[in-house]
Amino acid sequence: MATGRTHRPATRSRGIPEATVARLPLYLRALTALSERSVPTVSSEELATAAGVNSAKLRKDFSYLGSYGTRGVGYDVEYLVYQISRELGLTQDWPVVIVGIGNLGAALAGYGGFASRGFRVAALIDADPAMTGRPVAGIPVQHSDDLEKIISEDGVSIGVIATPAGVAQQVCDRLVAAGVTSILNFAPTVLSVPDGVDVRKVDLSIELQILAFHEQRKAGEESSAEEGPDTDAEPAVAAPPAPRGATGDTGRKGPDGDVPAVMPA
Amino acid sequence: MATGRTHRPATRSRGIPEATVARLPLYLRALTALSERSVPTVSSEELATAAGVNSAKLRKDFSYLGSYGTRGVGYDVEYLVYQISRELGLTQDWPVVIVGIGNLGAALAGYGGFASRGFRVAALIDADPAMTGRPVAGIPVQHSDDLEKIISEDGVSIGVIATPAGVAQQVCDRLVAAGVTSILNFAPTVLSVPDGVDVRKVDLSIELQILAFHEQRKAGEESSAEEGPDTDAEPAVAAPPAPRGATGDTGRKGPDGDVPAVMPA
DNA sequence: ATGTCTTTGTGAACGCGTGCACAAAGATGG
DNA sequence: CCATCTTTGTGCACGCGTTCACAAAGACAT
Ligand SMILES: NC(=O)c1ccc[n+]([C@@H]2O[C@H](COP(=O)([O-])OP(=O)(O)OC[C@H]3O[C@@H](n4cnc5c(N)ncnc54)[C@H](O)[C@@H]3O)[C@@H](O)[C@H]2O)c1
Ligand SMILES: NC(=O)c1ccc[n+]([C@@H]2O[C@H](COP(=O)([O-])OP(=O)(O)OC[C@H]3O[C@@H](n4cnc5c(N)ncnc54)[C@H](O)[C@@H]3O)[C@@H](O)[C@H]2O)c1
Repeated sequence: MATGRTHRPATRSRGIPEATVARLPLYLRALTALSERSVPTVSSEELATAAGVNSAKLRKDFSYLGSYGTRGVGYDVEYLVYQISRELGLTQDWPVVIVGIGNLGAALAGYGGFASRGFRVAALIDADPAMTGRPVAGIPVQHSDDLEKIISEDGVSIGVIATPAGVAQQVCDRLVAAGVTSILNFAPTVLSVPDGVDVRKVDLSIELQILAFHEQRKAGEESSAEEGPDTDAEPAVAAPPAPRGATGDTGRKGPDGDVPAVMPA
Repeated sequence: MATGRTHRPATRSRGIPEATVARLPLYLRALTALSERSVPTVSSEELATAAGVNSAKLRKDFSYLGSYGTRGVGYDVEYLVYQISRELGLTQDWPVVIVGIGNLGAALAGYGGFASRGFRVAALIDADPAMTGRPVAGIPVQHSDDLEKIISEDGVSIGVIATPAGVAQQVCDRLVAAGVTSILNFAPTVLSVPDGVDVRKVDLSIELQILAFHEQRKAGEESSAEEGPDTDAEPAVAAPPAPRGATGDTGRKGPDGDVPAVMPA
């Protein structure tokens, strides 16, 4: 789950559980595909399979939205697409700004998935003067000095942060101060925001580490009776890593502004 | 959570809850930062704040790993970095292949966060012959014909998919057949894989839609007593969308190859 | 050695999310 | 109009995850 809001009791949204909200886009995607193939109706079982979830879960999810199905038949695809879109707020236009037009920011700017669902890239913002004015994906990059002006003039409420981690918090603060109330953060940092502002993060590094954990378990399990050095069980007084501090490079940073690695032992 | 595994009972990993595993990288990042500032020890309260979680939760998470703290003092930073790294399997080298070197794939290839924690980009793979041999981020792109060879020769067990959605499943199938058992999917599709293979997805579009949902609620709440057209409550026989099918563009696809997947019916 | 003070580790309670299983709804055919 | 058959909507139980609250552990000073 590259997800991650800043804690909070969750489940608050007019009775619709957070877990359900997170699945609605999945259903919508599957439904859109059916719609394009002009499939008129779909059963919970079929749709659940397409979305990769349990059919009972899907029905319960839909029950939070209302009774949009017909027993013995299924759900009307078009109608459901409309209802979910409306519930997710996709029937309106959402201007979005992307801050930090580097490798990732540029890729995001050119991402078609943005425009496909009511999201419109209103502006690209970068602090590098050399970038200013240069078009990326057909949109001219604007300088971060104008951030506040851009946000307020275009009525932007959603911001995407793709800057180095070191400056993400200050960029976030400026976005929030300017009126942004939803932030999608790609920088590997924990952002702190005032109440009323939502933050979601996408963190490649975390996802890989989670995969590595499971990968390690798989590998350790098949070669269980083998010669497990210290794979599991008691760390066997595991040699504590050489006490740091000797690493003289004071201001060292990961190649990208990421939190510097560390390779114990 | 741009997260998302293919359901499954979760919590299986030698007693360590899945939710805890997902937070370990967060702790590790905070600890690494402390380590570089040569901070010797840290309390659960401090570390929890840095990681953006509840301190009781953090302590319970660590308790699954063992008793690595000292009451009255806190946790030894270096030791904890080592323990978590070991638990996550970051003390070993993980060769990773990236398939689909387009805008996103290229950005990922150049991402420093990869190398920073034991992940090594073993190969970049693309189906476009024009890309073959061209270096991206210093690594020459290889043709997808050689996918199987690359996987087996380098002993790759983690694959990243950054291809258009339409081919993601077949790319996935080839990766799995070649021996990959962990996949990080950036394409907006549900991948189906055999048991024993882990899939995590990062889906920008879903994250934005979740933000939009909450954003809509915020907006609808402040202007509650206003002129709510049909914001909430009974959809008031909500006008069903103009019955589709009239949209002549048969083979229409999301501007990016988004969605078209699905195949029930 | 003893007392104090800090902080861990965890028992217990609670709430959310999941999935089973089934009654009710309604379509469809005769 | 009735019987049958499909599929929804949901009551219910269970398990995971979160959080509170506190006893025990141990550092540190005297
Ligand atoms: N590249 C990836 O695949 C990838 C993947 C996951 C996460 N990330 C994260 O995304 C972020 C960006 O990655 P990248 O590879 O594009 O880095 P990058 O260095 O290529 O781009 C960063 C951009 O941010 C701009 N910038 C710096 N300070 C700024 C400020 N104060 N205001 C506005 N713009 C500012 C820079 O001018 C630069 O153009 C990093 O935090 C990285 O860790 C990247
Ligand atoms: N660009 C983004 O910011 C972004 C964000 C989120 C998700 N995505 C998703 O990531 C994927 C890639 O996005 P992109 O913008 O880089 O697209 P892109 O078109 O720039 O790149 C796709 C690349 O995949 C290659 N490819 C096609 N078929 C292949 C195959 N069978 N085997 C190997 N390579 C193949 C193509 O040659 C191309 O280089 C898409 O599914 C997109 O929806 C992109």
